[in-house]
This record gives sequence, structure tokens and C-alpha cells, in this order.
Amino acid sequence: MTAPRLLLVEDDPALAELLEFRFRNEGYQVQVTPDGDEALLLAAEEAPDLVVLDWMIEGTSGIEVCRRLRKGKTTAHVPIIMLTARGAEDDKVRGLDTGADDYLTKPFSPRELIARVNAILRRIRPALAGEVLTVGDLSLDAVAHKVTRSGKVVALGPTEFRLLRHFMEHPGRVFSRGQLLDAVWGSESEIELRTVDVHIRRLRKGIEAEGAIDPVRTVRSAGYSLEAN
Amino acid sequence: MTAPRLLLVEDDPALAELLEFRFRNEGYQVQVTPDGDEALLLAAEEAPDLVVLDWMIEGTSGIEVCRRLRKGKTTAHVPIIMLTARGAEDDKVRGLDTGADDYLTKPFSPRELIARVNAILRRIRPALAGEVLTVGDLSLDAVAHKVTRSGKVVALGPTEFRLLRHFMEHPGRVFSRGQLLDAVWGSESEIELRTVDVHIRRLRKGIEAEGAIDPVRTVRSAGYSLEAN
DNA sequence: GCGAGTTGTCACGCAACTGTCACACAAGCT
DNA sequence: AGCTTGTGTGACAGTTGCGTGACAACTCGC
Repeated sequence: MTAPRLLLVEDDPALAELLEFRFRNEGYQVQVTPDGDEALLLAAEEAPDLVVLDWMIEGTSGIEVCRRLRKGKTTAHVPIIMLTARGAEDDKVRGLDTGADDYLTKPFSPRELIARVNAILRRIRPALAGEVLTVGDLSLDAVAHKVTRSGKVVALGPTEFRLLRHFMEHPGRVFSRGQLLDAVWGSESEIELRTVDVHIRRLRKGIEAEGAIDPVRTVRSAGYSLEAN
Repeated sequence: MTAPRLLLVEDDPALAELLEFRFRNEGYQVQVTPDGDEALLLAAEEAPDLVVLDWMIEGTSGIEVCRRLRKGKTTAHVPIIMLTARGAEDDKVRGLDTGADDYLTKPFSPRELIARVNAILRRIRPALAGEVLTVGDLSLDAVAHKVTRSGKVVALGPTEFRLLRHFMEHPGRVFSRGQLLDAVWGSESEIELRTVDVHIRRLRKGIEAEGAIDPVRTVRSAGYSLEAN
């Protein structure tokens, strides 16, 4: 995982260029296309972290793109911000109906769009908003894909990394094994509940440090949590 | 499991999936169905903590589902949020008439729905809404699964935790042993009434503090209660 | 194709928890 | 006081839940 990937679907070249520039400036990795069909292709290739979607675009209409994104397995949960023409109230209706997360009516200030994109990413996936998560003596940089404990770099496997990231996105909170499977493995996974134990153990082993207490707390008959202190 | 259980009745697949994902993210345990009859079955099986109900659904209509939920013994007080089409004023009236607790007109932002669900849950069952319960010098954080007395963390077994949570959700109220068994152990459990005594004792032992009086009150020939002071 | 790293599962053992009992004790009644 | 009824308590056997090491299958870069 690197910079958050953003897919911008906008057919006004001037606006597209402006937004692309601004988002790149914000540290996003941006893909731009004026065309709905191409947008779907790009999204299918590799699911972006967020989609900014103009209502009136060439090829497949914005609403249809929205609907198909929701149907795609890998893109079903990707947040979508719709851009609609001013006063097109019906668009709002259908936009949210088909699962857009937020919408902006033109004209809007680029700043506001960026603010909303940041807000949504922070809410959905704090680690993607370019933040370095810190809990106690642990810190996790999702962009650099690096974890340190008390400044020392720690090596973790991919799964342990995602597991730790999820814990650090919700410090102190207790998650059941089922919730962890949903969040870290994906809700479709058919994995033994007890497998979580094993990865918890590997995570513990990975981040253990001399003279420091284990920040991963076992809550009997409930699950696990990452302790803030 | 401590996650609040939510039943979502929505026949638009895209919206349903979006909402399911959002609520999962908020820590809810979600069941989804597009069908009114199935919704009733699911609710009858195990009563959810809250129902989000679309007005226009397959099978039995939303309003009918609402009415039947209110008739069901176990589902009578389950809060219901109705989703209605825009401007369908009559629906609002009838929705509230039949006992919906709140309604949202489409389009709505997922954020707003989540806010209302949280608000209602806070009212009905504070411990489920990520709230920290406080009674006297005791405080209980259901999400972090932590209990403190006068700021000091207290260790409790799973059953004692649930027992205390139940008391703190209804401070001052006296519960018979039978009621406690229903609420804490589950209505199906076939457990000796006197076993409650033992767990009350373990709870007392767990939360006892130097120079502080025991907040668990024994009401002879009636049951137990947690005293507010 | 090969080796290092990663992943999911299992079986075993231990520690914590649970439900029950018997008996001691307290509270109300006549 | 005596009696009756209801509650506190310590002990205990059975159960549950979790940690752990081992292992085969798998992935991926080379």
C-alpha cells in the first residue's frame, strides 16, 4: 500500500486537470478518465481507494457506473463521491439510492471536495489518509508500510500488518474473532475462527520488546484489543 | 457477543450492501434481507437490537412488518427506523402511527442514518452505543470491555461483566434471580436460581474497594440491585 | 523450478471460569 | 427463644477458552 489511489471520472478537461493537480498536491495517486466505461475498466483492474464521479459523463452514465462499482466484488465498498449539476435534485435521490457516499453540487470549490475526500478516507481507513498511526510506543506508517516499536523497525507478515493496522485504527476497542475476520480477511472469507488466535500470536511475537508489556490484550470470551498505553 | 445486532430490511442491493458495510464498520452485527417475510422470521428467531426498515420492499410491506414486529412478544420494543420515499408524507404519518421510532426520507446520507441509529441506541441501550456507563464510582466501557472503580481498573470474569453491565444499564432497579438469568444468561438457560447468588458474590468480590461500601444491594425475597450512590 | 517466507489448521495442555452443593449465617415471624 | 425462610460463603469437579508448537500447502521473487 502506498499513497491513496483516487479515480477521478470527469469529462470537463479544465476541471479534470485542476482537480488532478490539486489531489496530486495532496499526496494522492490519481487516475483520470472522462469516460464511464474506461472508469469501470480501471477500477476493475485495481480497486481504487476512492472514486470521484461526475454525473454527466461520456459512455456509461455516472449513475450506472456507480451501480456497477457497487456490484463488483472488489469495488463494492469503495467510497464514491458524486458531482452533480446544480439543482438536479433528482440526481441526488438516485445518486444516494445507488450507493454514493456523498455528493457535491457544481459549482464547488476544489478545497471543499478535497476536504470531503479526506474526511471520508479518514473515516473509512485512517491509515490511508496519509497519517502515521500511533498507539503507545507503536507507530504504523501505512504509506511506507512500516511499523516501529519505540523507534525500532519491526518486521511483520502481510496479514499481521493488516491486523495491527486494524487494531491501531480502533485502539482500545475489543473485536471478536468474527469481526477481525471480516475486517482483516474480508467478509467473504471462510476461515476458521481459531486461526485468528494464531495470527494474534504471530503479531505478538513480531512486536514483542524487551521489558515492555504486550499491548495486545486477550478478553476472554470476547476477543482481542490493542491497549492504548 | 457484545456488538449490537441490527436487522436491515432493504431491497435495493446496492444500498443494502453499502449500509451493511458502513454499519459493520461501526461495529454492528448486521443481518440483511430484501424480503419482509424473511425479516419477520429472522427477527422472531432472535430479536435484534434495532431494525432499519425500507417502506417499499418485497413480500409483506414495510408497514405490515412494522406492525407485526410490534405484536411479537420478543420484538415489541425493538426500535424501528423507517426509510421512506421522498415526499411520501402519508407514509410518515402511518409509519409513526404503527410504531416506528424514527424515519428518514430518501435520499439520505449513510452518515445521517448511522447517526440516528446511534442516537436511538444510546437512548435504549447505552452500553451498546459505545457509551461509557457510570454509576457512582463505577464506570464500564462496553466497547473496550473495561471496568474501573474510582479510576482503578477492575478484573471481572465474563459472566460478572455481563451481570454488572446489566445492572449499570438499569441502576437502582431491583431484579429477581429469574430476571437476571433471562437477561444475563439468556432466556433458554436452565440454571439453578441460586447460582445467581454465587455470581453476585463474585461480582462483589471483584469490585470491592478499601473503605468503600458495597454498591450491590440485596433485597430480601426480591432480588438484587445496584445502588446509584 | 527452487528456496524462503507466509498461511491456515490441528492437537495438546494449561489456566480460568462455571455451576452446584453443603453448611453457616442473618432476618423475619409467633 | 425457637422456628422458618432466605442469603453468604468456601470448596470442588467439570467445562470452556486460549496459547503454543508443529506441519503441510501455498505464494512469490529469483
